[in-house]
Amino acid sequence: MSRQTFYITTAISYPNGAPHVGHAYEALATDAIARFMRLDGRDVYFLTGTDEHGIKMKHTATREGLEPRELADRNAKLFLDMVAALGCTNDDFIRTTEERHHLASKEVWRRLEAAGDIYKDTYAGWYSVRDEAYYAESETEVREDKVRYGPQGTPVEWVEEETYFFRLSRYQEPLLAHYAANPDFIGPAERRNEVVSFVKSGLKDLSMSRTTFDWGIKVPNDERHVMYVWVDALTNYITGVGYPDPDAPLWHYWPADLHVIGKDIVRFHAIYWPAFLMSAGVELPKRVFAHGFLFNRGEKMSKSAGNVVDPFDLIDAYGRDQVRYFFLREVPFGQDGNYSHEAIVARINADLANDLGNLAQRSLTMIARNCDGQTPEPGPLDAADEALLAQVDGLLPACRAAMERQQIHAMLNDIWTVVAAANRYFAAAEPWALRKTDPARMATVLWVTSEVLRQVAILAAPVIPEASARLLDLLGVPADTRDFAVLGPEHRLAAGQSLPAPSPIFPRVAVATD
RNA sequence: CGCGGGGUGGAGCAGUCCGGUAGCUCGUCAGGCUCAUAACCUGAAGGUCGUAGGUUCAAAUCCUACCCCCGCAACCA
Repeated sequence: MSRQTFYITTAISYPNGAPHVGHAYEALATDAIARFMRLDGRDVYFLTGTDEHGIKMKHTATREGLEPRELADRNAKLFLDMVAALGCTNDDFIRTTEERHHLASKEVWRRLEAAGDIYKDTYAGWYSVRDEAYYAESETEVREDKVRYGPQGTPVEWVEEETYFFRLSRYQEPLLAHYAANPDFIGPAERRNEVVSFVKSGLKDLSMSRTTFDWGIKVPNDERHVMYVWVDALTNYITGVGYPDPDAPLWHYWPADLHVIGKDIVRFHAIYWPAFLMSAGVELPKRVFAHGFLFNRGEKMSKSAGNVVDPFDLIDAYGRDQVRYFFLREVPFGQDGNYSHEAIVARINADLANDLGNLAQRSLTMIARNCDGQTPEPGPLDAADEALLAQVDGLLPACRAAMERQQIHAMLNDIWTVVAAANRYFAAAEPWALRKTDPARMATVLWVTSEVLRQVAILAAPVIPEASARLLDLLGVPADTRDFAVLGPEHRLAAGQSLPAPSPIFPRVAVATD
């Protein structure tokens, strides 16, 4: 029996600097989705990595007195470390400088060429080194200093360069047809609209090679040229599963189910990438989803403003699960969001420590003291019990619906709604009073609460994996019954399990003066 | 006239498409409870929804004008 596969990727990061919280955000969101699908029974393959070619790497390396390869090695390590520090469960970490990737990229190029979509021509125009872009003369202006500037205010120079072009124009209609036939190809919807209107406005052929530097993948049969970085970068998604070998053990994962990317690179993933694949005769990924950007107290993070947040610092300060939870709960996935010390402390204390952590602690403490340290034996269930259990049983379909659309925040919102209901239930049932008046009823209340905690812990595991595991340990749930298959009324918490002494799963963060 | 997003109780947001008791989280205040991580439960205060006009029986929501903030340029997801 083969399970349904789920291939998910992050965009690969450009390692000409250290990773910042934006990279971390994408990685941990993608990881949460990967974990969710894995717990839901899918055969998941999760790829992330680094995009190491291009002129900016060359420039940065030169500035630091390094070879590009040395810079790439040094910084790729930082990204690899970050992914590990976040607790990501990626199956592989691809680097575009690897041999396997050069082979795959060259094969893609040959396929595009064989399809008649590559031609050589001379590109002449005003080029901005800083923008890495050509501009029409009408877009440029000569200022008082006699220097010609492009539309972004950067100096441009006249360049005539022999380059290979890709017949992107040929794919305008096929792309529009694909968007129409696959309305879920691009998410969220705002992004799809942008892409569709951009494509409708007309696609020009794409310059696909450079001769002005050599830090890249050589064009087959013309080694004076290196491939345009995006050709190379996008190909990583198929390199990662064994392209071009049709017998590669991982190739059955293609087409990818989901490319998670930043909103700034939607165009490359939703236009160029499917066009390349159409030309190369490779199936298209099923969905591209663009997340938003994070702001530091409403301001864009930038090195020059000095407000860049280091993901390692964040994890050290608040904890891995806490950081994961904060970003995934606080920021609607797909929209821009805000980070601040106050906001993360508020989330950790209110949601994790008070609502969930304390609910676990108060119920488990009662069990430890009044039920011989064993999972309580429930008696007959009353209406309040049934209502709460029905609510938690309803979470799985709700969470699936949310995650189908990458609405991670909505899933967490749903889960915590049940946590809040459980706290109300617990307060209303007053098990501490029942201890003396009706111990059997107390046991039932504690059992119902534990059962809710069990399901909540399993459902929240994609976002807070470590705390979830600790909570399930405290509940005496065996390690092999912690996936979504054991949610719902058919798999209730077993009574009579010996439990370890309870200990808090989420400490409160002292509201320290930063 | 460059493009786009936004201005709603102290803070952060939803509601605006398909006009009709202004909702949520945090914070504040009061009460409850005492199982628990100064936690949990209940209740209250607090907003003429950027400004000025207009349409309408009725506008946060539709129309017009204007003001302000933030992205779209650089390091950068």
